[in-house]
Amino acid sequence: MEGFPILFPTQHSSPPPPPSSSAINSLGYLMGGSSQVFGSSSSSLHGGFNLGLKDEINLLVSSSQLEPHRHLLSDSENNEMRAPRKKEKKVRKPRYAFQTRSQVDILDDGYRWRKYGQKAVKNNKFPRSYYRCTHQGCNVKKQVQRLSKDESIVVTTYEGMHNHPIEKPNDNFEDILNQMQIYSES
DNA sequence: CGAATTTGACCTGCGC
DNA sequence: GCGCAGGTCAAATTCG
Repeated sequence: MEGFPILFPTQHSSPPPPPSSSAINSLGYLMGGSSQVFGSSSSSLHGGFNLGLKDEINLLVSSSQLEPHRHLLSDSENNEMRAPRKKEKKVRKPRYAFQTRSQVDILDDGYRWRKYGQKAVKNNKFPRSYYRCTHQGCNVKKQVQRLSKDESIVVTTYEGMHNHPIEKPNDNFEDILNQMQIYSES
């Protein structure tokens, strides 16, 4: 695998996984309040995106999913070992990647994120940052990575869905657009 | 002083 | 089996 394994949602063989309609509701907020811009992606993804911004943003659905690992089951067992004690079934959550052109890495999507890691990525001179939603019980994660090929492009990958409202008031959308220029692919 | 970030260690999956 | 790459943890540090 090289670079970022994001694929376009053109899955012809396997049925598209039901994208939780709120997985990226944060972006829905970004899209100017049209809630179902990506939400209904289950269907709209296939035949082309129905973006509220006239397909100025590339929504990339990654079919390469990730493994659940051991999910921090350090509650009861005193074992500080991080060994996977249980054979949790492999529930792979789909990830949703967004490519945007932005000067800043951190796009304010209205949620509160806590950074929990940063790693250098192969074939990329920029590190990848890992964030987790700080809301209790909300297990949404996201990765932010800048392309070394075009350092003006930031790829944000969301994983999971928020189960709580946005913590910040719905500011003006244009303010955000000032920060990020939508990357329009040719 | 509490919350968020930094950063190196650690873990796991995968390819060779 | 080994090494690499990606992902996460957690102690230390910084920030508001």
